[in-house]
Amino acid sequence: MVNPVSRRLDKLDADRRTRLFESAAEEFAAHGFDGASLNRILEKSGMSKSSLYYYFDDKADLFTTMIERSLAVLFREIGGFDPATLDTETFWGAFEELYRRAIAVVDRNAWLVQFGGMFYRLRNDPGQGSATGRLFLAARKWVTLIIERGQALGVVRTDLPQSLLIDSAMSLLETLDRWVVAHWSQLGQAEKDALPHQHIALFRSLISA
Amino acid sequence: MVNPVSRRLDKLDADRRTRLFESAAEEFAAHGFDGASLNRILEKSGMSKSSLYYYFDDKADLFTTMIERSLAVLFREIGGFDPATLDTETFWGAFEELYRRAIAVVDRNAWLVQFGGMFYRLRNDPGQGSATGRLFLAARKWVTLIIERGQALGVVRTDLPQSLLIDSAMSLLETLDRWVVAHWSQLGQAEKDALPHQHIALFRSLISA
Amino acid sequence: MVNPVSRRLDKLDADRRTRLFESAAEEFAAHGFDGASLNRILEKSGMSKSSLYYYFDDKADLFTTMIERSLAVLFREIGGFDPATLDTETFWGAFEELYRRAIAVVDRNAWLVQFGGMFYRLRNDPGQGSATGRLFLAARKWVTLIIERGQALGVVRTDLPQSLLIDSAMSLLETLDRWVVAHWSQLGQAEKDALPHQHIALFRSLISA
Amino acid sequence: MVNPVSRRLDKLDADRRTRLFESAAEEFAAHGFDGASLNRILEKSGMSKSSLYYYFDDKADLFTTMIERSLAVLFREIGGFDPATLDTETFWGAFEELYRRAIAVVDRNAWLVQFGGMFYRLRNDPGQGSATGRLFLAARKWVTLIIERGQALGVVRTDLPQSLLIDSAMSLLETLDRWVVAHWSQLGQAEKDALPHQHIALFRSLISA
DNA sequence: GATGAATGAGTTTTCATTCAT
DNA sequence: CATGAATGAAAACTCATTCAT
Repeated sequence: MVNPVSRRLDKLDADRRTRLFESAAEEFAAHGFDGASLNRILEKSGMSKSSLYYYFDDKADLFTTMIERSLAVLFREIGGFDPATLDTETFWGAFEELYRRAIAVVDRNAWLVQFGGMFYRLRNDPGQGSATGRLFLAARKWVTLIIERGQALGVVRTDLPQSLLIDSAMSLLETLDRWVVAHWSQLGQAEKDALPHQHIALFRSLISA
Repeated sequence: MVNPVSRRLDKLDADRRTRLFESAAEEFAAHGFDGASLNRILEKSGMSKSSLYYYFDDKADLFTTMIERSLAVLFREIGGFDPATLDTETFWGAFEELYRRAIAVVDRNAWLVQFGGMFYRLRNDPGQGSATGRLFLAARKWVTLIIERGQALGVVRTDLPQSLLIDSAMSLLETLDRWVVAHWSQLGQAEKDALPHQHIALFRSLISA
Repeated sequence: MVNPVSRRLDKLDADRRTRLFESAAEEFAAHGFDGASLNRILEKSGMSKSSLYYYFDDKADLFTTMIERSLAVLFREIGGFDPATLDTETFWGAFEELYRRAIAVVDRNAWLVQFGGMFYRLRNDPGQGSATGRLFLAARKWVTLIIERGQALGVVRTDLPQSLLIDSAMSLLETLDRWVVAHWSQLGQAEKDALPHQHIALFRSLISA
Repeated sequence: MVNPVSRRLDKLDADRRTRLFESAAEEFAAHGFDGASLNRILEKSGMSKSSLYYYFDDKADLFTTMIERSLAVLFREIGGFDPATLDTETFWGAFEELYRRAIAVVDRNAWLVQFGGMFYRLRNDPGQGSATGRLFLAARKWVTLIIERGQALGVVRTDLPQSLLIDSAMSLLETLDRWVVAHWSQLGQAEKDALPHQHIALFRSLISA
């Protein structure tokens, strides 16, 4: 699909598209990219195999399209976030606010919940082709910018190899994401409200100077 | 295999067993449990498919057996470690020492390096049957004991839901493991010597009170 | 399409028709009838699948239509050629002249170059339905007429089973066609001018009495 | 399959192997390499898909293996033939003798009859991978040697581009092969006996000086 | 003890064709 | 006239597992 702006996919009946995305997100989150079965996705969604290939080039195209759409929704709804604008005073608070908005968005968009599970799988699945690989690197780049900004401001630790610090930070973010998904339904309102502060506190413990 | 104590596997020629384990560790670490191909493992190791099924019940049995043996080797070589014996003074130092010994062991047992990659995959691979599931729970139990002991001693934080703390801790341990595997060959001796202190410092930042 | 005289195809915009024919000729010549992919043809030509099925009954109809039009163009441009008018003196010279004109025509009609590749595939591709089969038989009939005329004049050999002689003749014509297509761009003008004489000399060696 | 000498295939029950080879030869001869369907071959032969992949790497391996075995049988049974030993007196006679022996061999090995159809398809099927491509080039090389030897002896024409002469010769050989396959069952003994002389005469007409 | 051999069910992807609008 | 959309059937290939010897 050369032109990512106007796609056949956009004309697909919204209900069918939702059913497909939900089935696919579930499958990808559960088994990763390589392990996911198109057959299972199609069975769950009720779509025919050839229809899927009418809307997507291949399995990888389905996967990356979903990731990209997820990210687009998140960024659009959460709003921009430029690490360069952070200063010493606002550094940690900004993340707490960001986290708060992210939770609000996901709360309104049911299927985005699977997003984390899909996304972090990118690291583990080899042979995923360059498309998904580049996607993961983009996210890593983003975390890197934040950490470097924090280090420049003197609020993020500098006593460790940078790659280790970044890997650890991403890994913690993934864990927080998974934890929220796994426990969301059992959380009371008070607990939900406490999440941003608690989780960013943990993040801060890990990487602050 | 009902009785895990006396197994056919123990009578298998040591060389062939090693070749099999090395091939399998490589494959499992690279593709995860579900993604790993028995055919590829057998091709690499030169063992026949029917022989494998003589020694193991199935793919899952091969996998869990390897994990168990890895853990057994690690525990035997590293020596016992009973969380109950820790006190406030020795708490963090004990981990640093443990880490130091673990590195020494792995340094002497080449194929154990793949172990981490295999082990942490357990969390992600569903449909692995209860065998691998139980294994991962056992490791989680172990981390839980340590954290609870630390909390009882007042050196580990108590401001977060325990499951979140445990998940985060395990996730960080995984990251440390992966990082070492990925960077080991490029590290100088001085850097290697600094690892235990650096990594346990990071761990401490995350969970200390 | 029952009536081959007035066809929807004739009302198709000339540019679109040319683009379709060029794409199809390329595909058919490259992969044969069975191996050719309608999807690829449509992708190259930019035509929609349903449009194609508006103008043609099916894949075979597209193929035979193109062959028929190619032949029509060739015959019209080259001019009539009635074997019955040949006599002993003019027999071989007539072919040389025919060959000369054929080359001139093809030189002016780029996409006809693919024609040979498409046409001779007819022999090899079974399951093409009777349409393509009849087409090939028509061409064979034409060669038969020529050979029988030559035999009647005493200039063509009669020492072999006729079917063998005809098959061999057609096979050589195919080879000459392929050779020209394959080497055309590397030939100098002098070599091009020598082609008719050389090739007809070879043809003559094969079948002359 | 690394070692072409001792193969699993050699241990396959002779009946099943024959059934497979016959089905495959029929399919390949009828549809060419690309057009042939493994499913159809398996259906005809009664073999399971996974069994086929136990004995062969892939479709191409099945095809090239059959070609190679055919050639091996032919060469073994027909006996060596070294172009360098030919001289002016024996040149054409040698081919006649060769042809005679080839017919005798094929007459005793039923399924080899399909061989020609399979082999000459090599030229037409693109994307056949290097394996089949190399095979065809080897055959072409062999014809080239013969023609060059004939030219050196002064018995083969030199008035045409060599590539054209070789292509024409191979093409005629293919036609002779096809013709024999197509007409064999309708030929009386006298006609069969006349074949070598007739066919080599035709070959001689084409390329002799 | 050991293994060669066989298989059904699974994988992703492409095909020519049809139909409603 | 024109086409977007949908599909069942088929393609090549891999899987973990079993069984007879």
